[in-house]
Amino acid sequence: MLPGLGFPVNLGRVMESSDSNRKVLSEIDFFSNPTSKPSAQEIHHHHQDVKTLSSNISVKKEIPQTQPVSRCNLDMNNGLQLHTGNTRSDQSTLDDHGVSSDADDKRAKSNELKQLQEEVQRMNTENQNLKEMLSHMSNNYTALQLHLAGLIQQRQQHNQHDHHDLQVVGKSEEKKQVTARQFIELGSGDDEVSNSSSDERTQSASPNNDQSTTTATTEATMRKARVSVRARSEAPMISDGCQWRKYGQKMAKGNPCPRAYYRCTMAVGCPVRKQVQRCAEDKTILVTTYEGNHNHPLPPAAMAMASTTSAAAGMLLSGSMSSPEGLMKMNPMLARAILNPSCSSTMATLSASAPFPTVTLDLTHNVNNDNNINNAMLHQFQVHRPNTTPFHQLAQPLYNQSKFSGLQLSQDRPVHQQSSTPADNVGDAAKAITTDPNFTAVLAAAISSIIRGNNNQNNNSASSSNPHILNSTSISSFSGN
DNA sequence: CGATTTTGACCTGCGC
DNA sequence: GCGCAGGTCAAAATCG
Repeated sequence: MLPGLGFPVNLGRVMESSDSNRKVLSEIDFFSNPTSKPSAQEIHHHHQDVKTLSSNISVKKEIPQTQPVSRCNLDMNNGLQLHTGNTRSDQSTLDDHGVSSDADDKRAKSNELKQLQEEVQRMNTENQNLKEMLSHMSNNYTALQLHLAGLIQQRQQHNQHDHHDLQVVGKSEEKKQVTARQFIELGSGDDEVSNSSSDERTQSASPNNDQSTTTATTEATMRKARVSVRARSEAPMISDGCQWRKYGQKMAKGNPCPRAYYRCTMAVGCPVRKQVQRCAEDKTILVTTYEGNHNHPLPPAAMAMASTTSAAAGMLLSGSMSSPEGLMKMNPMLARAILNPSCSSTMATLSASAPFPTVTLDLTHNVNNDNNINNAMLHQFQVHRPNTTPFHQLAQPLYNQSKFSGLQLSQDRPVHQQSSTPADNVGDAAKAITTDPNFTAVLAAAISSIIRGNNNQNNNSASSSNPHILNSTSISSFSGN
């Protein structure tokens, strides 16, 4: 069950005995207070409890040996006291008894102290084991998350392939109509929808009935579809779990802030690129636009963002967006963001007037609705404690795991090097994920971690970072206006 | 010394 | 055809 732990602890049995755990915990607290001295009876109970617990972890042999000796000594003392009390004066009896019982008492207490130290040591060991088990479970959970995201991506690619097959049959005109319908049905399209320049450019450049050319065209079109994420960050770039290399920087028209161009360097030939630019209206808002699909396994931290952006791009270009059901199946998080009336105007926006079809996820709003996704994200932003490790850093060991084993969930690995903070962070993310079976919370956790990480970096030098939300524009101005 | 960033040149598409 | 803007390339500079 736990080959990665590397020690023969039967934690399952320990966990079955919840009463024992409770007692042990309370006793740990009890002994942590040096000012309150335990009575012999309490110590005895403690020993019994520890014996019960330690019998599960194969270190029980010392306790049964030492404990009876201690009790035997006490019985002998009592016998002596009775016997000498009949033959000596009260005073001498008191003196003798005082000296002998003192020594015995000291011995007994010394033994007990020794035992207690051993117990504490054992408990520390077990505590460590439990921590490692928790880390292991977090690890497994993240691996499962990775697997799930991979399946979603596969499904999305399958849908794209189906759509591509339709094109091969010779329905390029139909595709044009579908693409236009996507925007219209989502209520974000305007009159320019049917003139979406990127689609038309792509369409005009691709001859029909040529599968290879059409495939390339589809991929090119996929790469044209973009997902823009607006987030409040003072860092020059949000770290999203991927490795990026800057390959250019340009001054864009209408924005005094330069636009930086990055490409993914996690795999040779990965087509994913992103642009990072500060919002002209509010320079505290960082706009990151993703383009393309990764051609390699992703670390969990990058999975959340990548699956969402990839799904968004896929939805933009496949027929799945023509129905809310299809949208919901493809990516519930985006579906809700786009279809939910309480969110659509503030969180996720489709831009048809831009040269490229773009979904904008706006994470800079504050909405007083506990049920909407945006608020869930804001909760992630605001509630989590500061000074935590950036998500991309804590995910690094997991990335290494996925790097070596791909989606092999059985590839266990010791996690001794993990500090408590990353483990807690993973736990926070896991907790966020488990509150919602879809990727809403995944994205929220990932992005909040990203922002926290960057804000923390900034806070090291300037603590003025304020994660609270201001108003912002809802349409991406990033990809082509 | 290899990886990354910087930055000017170059390419491409589009509007006039 | 020309100019503009977005995007990319690649040599030089910088960094760890």
